[in-house]
Amino acid sequence: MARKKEFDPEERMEKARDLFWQKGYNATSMEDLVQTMGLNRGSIYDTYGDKHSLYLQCLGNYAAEKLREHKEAAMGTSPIEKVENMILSVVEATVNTGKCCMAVNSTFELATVDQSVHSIINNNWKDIVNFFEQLLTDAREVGEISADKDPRLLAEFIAANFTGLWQTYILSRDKKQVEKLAQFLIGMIKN
Amino acid sequence: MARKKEFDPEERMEKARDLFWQKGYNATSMEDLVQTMGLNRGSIYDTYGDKHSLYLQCLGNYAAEKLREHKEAAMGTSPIEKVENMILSVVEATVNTGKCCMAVNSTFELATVDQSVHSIINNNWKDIVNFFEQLLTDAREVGEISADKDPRLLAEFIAANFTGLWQTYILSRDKKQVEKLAQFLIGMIKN
DNA sequence: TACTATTTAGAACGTTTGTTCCAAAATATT
DNA sequence: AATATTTTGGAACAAACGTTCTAAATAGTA
Repeated sequence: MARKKEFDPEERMEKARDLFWQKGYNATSMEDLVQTMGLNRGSIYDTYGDKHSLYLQCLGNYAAEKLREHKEAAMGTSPIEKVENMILSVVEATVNTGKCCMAVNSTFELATVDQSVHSIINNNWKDIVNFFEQLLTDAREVGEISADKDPRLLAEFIAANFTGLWQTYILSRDKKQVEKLAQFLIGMIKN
Repeated sequence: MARKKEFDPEERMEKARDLFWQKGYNATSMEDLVQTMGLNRGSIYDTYGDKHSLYLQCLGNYAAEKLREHKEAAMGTSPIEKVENMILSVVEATVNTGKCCMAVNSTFELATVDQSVHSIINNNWKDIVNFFEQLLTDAREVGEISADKDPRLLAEFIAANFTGLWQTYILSRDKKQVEKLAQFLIGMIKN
C-alpha cells in the first residue's frame, strides 16, 4: 500500500478560504495559494481540482460554518432576544476580525456572472432567512412583536441589513458607527 | 499643427465604465477594454493612463453621475416625499437595468485593499448621506418624522439599506421582492 | 503642396497566469 | 527488507496579462 496524505485537506482548505476571503477570487493567484496553503501545486490540483473548484469548496465551507455560527449565536430566553444576539454577534465578529462576510464579497464580485457561486450563496442566504423567519414567527406568537408584522419580510429585511452593516464598516472602519446602526435596526424590529 | 482627437474621451470612458461595472475591475482585461471602447491600446494609455488610472476615472465619473441622479430623483412637495422618491428611483433603476451600484460592487471587490478606490467611494457615500440628512432634518422640522429620531443616523440607515436591496436583487433577481423590501423600509422611516 | 505634430494600428515586450507533467521521495503492506 | 502505490517538489507549458514601442496614416498650418 501507499502513503497517506501528510496534510489535513480541510485545514489547508481553510487557509485557502481565508486568502480568497481577504483578496477575492480574481485577485488571488495560484502562486498565492501555493504559498499560503503550504502545498505543492500538484497536491492542490490532485486534492481540490482547479482554482475555481477549490474556490467553490472554500465558499461552501464558509457558508456552512457561517450558518452554524448564526445558530450558535441565537442564545437567549426569548425568540426576540435570540434575534438580537444574532445581530450583535455579527457586528462583534466583524469589528473584531476586521473582515466582512465572504459570501457577500462573493455576491458582488461573482454572483452575477457565475451560476455556481450564485447557487451556493443563494442557498446559504435562504437558510439564514428561514432561520430568522422561524424565530420571528415564534416572537410574534409570544407577542414580542406586533401581530401585523410579516415574519418573512422582517427576516429578509434583517438579512439585507447585514450587508448594509458590512458596507458601512468597510467605508467607515468605525466600530461605534456600525454598533449604532445595529442598535437602530434592533430598535426598529422591536417596535 | 497636428491632428485633433477623433473621439470623445468622455463618451469612450463611459463605455469602459459600463464594462468595469458589469465585469468588475480584475475580471476586465485591457483587451476587453480595447474591444469595447473601440480604441487602440496606445490611444487608451495616452488619454487615460494605465488600467488602474482609467478605472479610477470611470469610478469617479460614475459617482458624480449617481449623486446627480439621486438629487434629480428627489422630487416632491415635502421632504419625506423626496426621500421616498429617491428610494423608489433606486429600485426602479435597478430592476429596469438589471444592474446594481458600481460603487457598491467596487466596495466589496477593491475598497479594502485599494486606498484610492476607498477614497472615491467614501466621499461619494458621504455626499449621499449628507443629502439624505438634510432632507430628513427638514422632514423633522415640518413634523413628518418624529422629533426623537436622529436625522444623521436615519440617513446612514437608509444608505446602508440600499446596499441590502442590491444584494437582495442579485440573489433573488425578483423585482417584486425588492419593491416589497423598499416599501417596508419607507414604512419604517415614516413611523 | 509641403511640412509637422499627433493619432493611429498593431507588433512586440517581459511577466504572470492557470495548468500539466515527471522524476524522486516516502510509507503501509507483504 | 522489498515492494507497490501515492505524494511531493519543481520544472515546463501555452495562453493571457498589462504595457511599451514603432512605423504609417492623418490633418491643421504655412
